Amino acid sequence: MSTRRVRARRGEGALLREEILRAAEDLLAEAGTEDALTLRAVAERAGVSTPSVYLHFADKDALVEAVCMRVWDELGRVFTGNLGGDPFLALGKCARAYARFALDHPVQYRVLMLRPSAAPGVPPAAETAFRHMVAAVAACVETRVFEGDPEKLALGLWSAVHGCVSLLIAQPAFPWPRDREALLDHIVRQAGFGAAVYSRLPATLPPSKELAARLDEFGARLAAGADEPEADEPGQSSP
Amino acid sequence: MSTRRVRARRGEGALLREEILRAAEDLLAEAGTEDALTLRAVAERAGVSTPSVYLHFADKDALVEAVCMRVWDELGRVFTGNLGGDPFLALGKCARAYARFALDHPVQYRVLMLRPSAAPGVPPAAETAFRHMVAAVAACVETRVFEGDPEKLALGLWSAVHGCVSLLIAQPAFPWPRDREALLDHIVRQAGFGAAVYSRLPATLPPSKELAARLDEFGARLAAGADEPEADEPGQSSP
DNA sequence: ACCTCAGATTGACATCGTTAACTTGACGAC
DNA sequence: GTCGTCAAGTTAACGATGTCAATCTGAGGT
Repeated sequence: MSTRRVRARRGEGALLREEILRAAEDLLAEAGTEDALTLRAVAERAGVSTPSVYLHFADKDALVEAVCMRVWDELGRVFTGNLGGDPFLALGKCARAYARFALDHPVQYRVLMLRPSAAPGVPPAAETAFRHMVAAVAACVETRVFEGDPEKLALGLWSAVHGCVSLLIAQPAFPWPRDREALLDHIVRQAGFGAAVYSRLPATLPPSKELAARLDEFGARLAAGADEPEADEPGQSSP
Repeated sequence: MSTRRVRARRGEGALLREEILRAAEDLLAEAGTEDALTLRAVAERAGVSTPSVYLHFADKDALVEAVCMRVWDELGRVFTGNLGGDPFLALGKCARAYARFALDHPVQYRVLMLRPSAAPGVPPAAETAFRHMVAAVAACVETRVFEGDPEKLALGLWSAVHGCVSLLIAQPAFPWPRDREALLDHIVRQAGFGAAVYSRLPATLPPSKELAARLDEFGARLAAGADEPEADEPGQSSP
């Protein structure tokens, strides 16, 4: 056991909760593996005996869940920090920032998303983060670059980005393309364009070859009139 | 301990390996939680003492990895069973079948995809399954409904579908739309259309409002000439 | 000075993965 | 037939983990 913690004053027992959470977060970040998140290790790092954790968390799952709340908070800030400007471009920035956060904090992201969440309801922080996603999409609906239910569209975009980063994190042995940044760029653009054209296509499409011809024609027409960019992020002018 | 297993004949010790794998798979499927996949439980179910597992698997991870191989095999068959016909439609069928498999076998899918894969290389069964995905996409490139690198496009589609099902599985408490089938339909179409238009769009796009107008025009033109479907699955005539 | 009870600890239990040492019994050699 | 060998399998144990019951401790009100 490291340095013994001084006992909290009466009525301030909740201070320990904060220290335990900190210890858990640090442990997770430093070890790089969720296996290192042990009640004993957390307690020792907090300078406290193991069962003391139970004074502030019902069980280990509750502690992990509390850590997740923090991650949700950070994830929410990822969105708020990338809004503003053209909605379509802003959405792209948000998506890329989300992916970067996940890849920069793989352990936290895994614990947050790739774990059987025992909690019954949706944590408020998660709700907030998702609301931000939906809002970013709704702004695109407002400018009519997207059409349809913002929630559904957001789920589609979230699925794409989350799917990519979660595969990158959980299956690192997979023969991924060298350039992760380029891959994510691809994913974000593919998903964004999908959301843009989704609702504009009829339910019944022509067979592949005819569809291909029409898409070609569409691309040519779209490219023909696109030469006045307002991109504030050169080289990445779309989601 | 249940019924003791009769000892294998000399040179046929590998039979136990098969039985242990079966036991592990059954345990996983019946319990519905990976926590139930205990060496002791597996051994008991195989009618054998716990350390006997180590005669055929280096450690627990090796056993889990072996179970995963089986799941990859099944996942590979999901693709081969849904090919043929129009490539774009076939791809949609594959994606839907993939999602159905994942949602029908959530525990297996979680163990397969949402777990830190300890294995250094890519298992052949996984390689095969991914090759099937790429092949289905490559067929769409051949009919020119898609353009570009089939691997990258496949990764985009895979990300979208995997992302959705993995979120559904790992975050069941989230307020998902009632109709899962409809949600998946949305995801698959959004991702498929994204792949279709992805490479046809220029790197620099006009601002949202102008882009919206052009997309509208595109949709109108596409819909105007679409009335001769060759859908073999009424109501779901596109990826 | 004393009592009280929030704050924290001690010691233990069951279960898990894993290892070392031991036993069993089928099969080839003589 | 019997006998030795070695694959096949078991017993017993260790350390680590999550968890709980019982206990201690000491700050703060009376």
